[in-house]
Amino acid sequence: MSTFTGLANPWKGKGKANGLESDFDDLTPAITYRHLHAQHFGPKDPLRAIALCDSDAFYATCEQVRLKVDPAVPLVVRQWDSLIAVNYPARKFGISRMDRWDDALKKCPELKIVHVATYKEGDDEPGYWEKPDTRTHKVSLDHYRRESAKIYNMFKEGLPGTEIEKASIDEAFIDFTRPVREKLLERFPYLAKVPDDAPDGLDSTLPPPPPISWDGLGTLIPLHPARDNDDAEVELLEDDLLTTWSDVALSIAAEMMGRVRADIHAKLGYTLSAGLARNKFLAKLSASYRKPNDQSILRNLAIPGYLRPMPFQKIRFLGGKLGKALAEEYDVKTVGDLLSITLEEMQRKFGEESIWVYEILRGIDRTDVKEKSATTKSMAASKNLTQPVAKASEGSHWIRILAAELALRLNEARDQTPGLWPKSIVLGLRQGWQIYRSKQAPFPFSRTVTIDLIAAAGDKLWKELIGFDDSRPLPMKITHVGLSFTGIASNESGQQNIEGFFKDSDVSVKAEDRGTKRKLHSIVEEKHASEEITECQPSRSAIATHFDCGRCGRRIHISDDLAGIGIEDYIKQQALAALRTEHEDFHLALDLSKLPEDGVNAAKFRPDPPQKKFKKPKSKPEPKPDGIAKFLVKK
DNA sequence: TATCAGCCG
DNA sequence: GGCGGCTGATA
Repeated sequence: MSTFTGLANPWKGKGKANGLESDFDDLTPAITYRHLHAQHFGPKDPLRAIALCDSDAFYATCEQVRLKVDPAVPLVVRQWDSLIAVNYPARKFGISRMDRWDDALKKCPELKIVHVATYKEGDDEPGYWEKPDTRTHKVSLDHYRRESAKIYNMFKEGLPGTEIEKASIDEAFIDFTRPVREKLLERFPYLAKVPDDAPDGLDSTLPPPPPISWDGLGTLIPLHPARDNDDAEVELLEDDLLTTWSDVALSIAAEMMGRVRADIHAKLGYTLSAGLARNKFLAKLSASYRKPNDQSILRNLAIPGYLRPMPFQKIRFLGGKLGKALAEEYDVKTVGDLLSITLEEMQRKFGEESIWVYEILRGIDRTDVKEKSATTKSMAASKNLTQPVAKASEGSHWIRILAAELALRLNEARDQTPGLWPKSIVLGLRQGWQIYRSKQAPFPFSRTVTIDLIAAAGDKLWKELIGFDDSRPLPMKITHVGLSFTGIASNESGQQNIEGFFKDSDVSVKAEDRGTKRKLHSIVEEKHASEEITECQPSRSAIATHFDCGRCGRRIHISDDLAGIGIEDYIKQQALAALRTEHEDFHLALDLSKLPEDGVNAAKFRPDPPQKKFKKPKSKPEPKPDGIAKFLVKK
């Protein structure tokens, strides 16, 4: 709605420039003792210091490091016929990511070309092949994810007290506010206490800051970009006069940032570029000021000069449709061009949320750096098919390939965060341009995630969408197959029946307990199951030596030699927990063993009829014993 | 739950 | 500009 209610509008009158910085009126806030001593740092904290740190030509550097190639050698990463990464030496030859690999080679005959890792059906892990075939192989970015994790871990270890948000495979935001504050008080102890003669107590402004030596801390984004080098000295002088405690905060953050970057370079071989500023968006924008292997610092007073001439479509989230719409609506391209648009007008045209854009254009970004917990994440593997699937029975082939990747990645994620579990698995199929079919199903808990387990679940979905009947025509031409996990979370919350399982029995299991765990395996009796859909519930007793399975109704006991007195409680607990998981795995395998063999007896396997809202329980045939074995034993 | 739309590098 | 990947909105 566009009617103005008459309430005081905080934005009124800020639209039009009437003086140099009137669009940027928060660059030199008064900084008080209260700010310095605050325990919680809000988004408007004048001492906030944020960095965006990204890895230079990441995939290319990964290969350069892996192959121990001289970093000065021009190197590109190839994917099929195109390039997905170009290192800086190669860029000097005018090679860009858009080039085909053979064109790149023409530009630089010495170019080192590395094809991204791929794998085909049957491979347990991706490898680097001379000539991968797009018809049989799928690319894997796994190596890059692992290297990314190494860098992330070095951030975490090297920057205690910071908040770190991994923004993508090669980027992380780092909030230095807390450690910077500690360092400030350590370095300037006189700030610790409000002076007795301070006029407003805690709300008194801090004494003027000392001059800052920026030597070795990175590249300062200039206060006046248009000036030429002759004015450098003038600017330096000016800098000192205009220095604020915000700048001091940035300088300390830059110190820390520079140290980890050097450390990562020394230990892992990656060069990183960083931007430091008062918020995420400005940090991101500053990081690209000078690359590679440098860090740029954007002081508050440099914000207008840096932002005004910036094409706004370079700004995160304005690179797409919204940016284009803005550009077309007002026929402009820089941030400065947009500053004359009032908030009301923007909101009228682009909705309430465009206050976000309005603020971004003025260098304001209230978003927080938040460590992305493993939760609410998804994991996808997909493949475009140059030759569409011709027969229904070919589905398993691709599903297996994608399952291998998901298995690898989920297990790896579990090394870092034990207990991770995806709520559901999704199979997505695409035909040509747009038409999409997808099907998802809950992905039941299992201690061990194998390729077979995922492939079986994927096959089941495929069966429901397509069937495995080669004698019937395919319902559509399938040119894209994707398999993904969604709702990946650590199981510590929510799932009562397996809560604490990893803590009790898996992660913290000590070496000497593993023998005990082994033994448990043989104790599980696998007889038959009914069709109850309830889950296995623990029975409630002090130190239980058994549990009752809600699914099959059976009572499962730990072995007598473990159940007796004289065996420590925690051993019993572990034994029982392990037993329960074994049993759940057993049900799981049972469920999945009702799947078809690839292509065999295909005619029997039609797509399932459309799902009814309420499934009527019906008894299924007894699964064959070796159907279980297939999923438990095979690797 | 299925689909779509958008963004990123 | 294709490919692979991720997230959030919507009904």
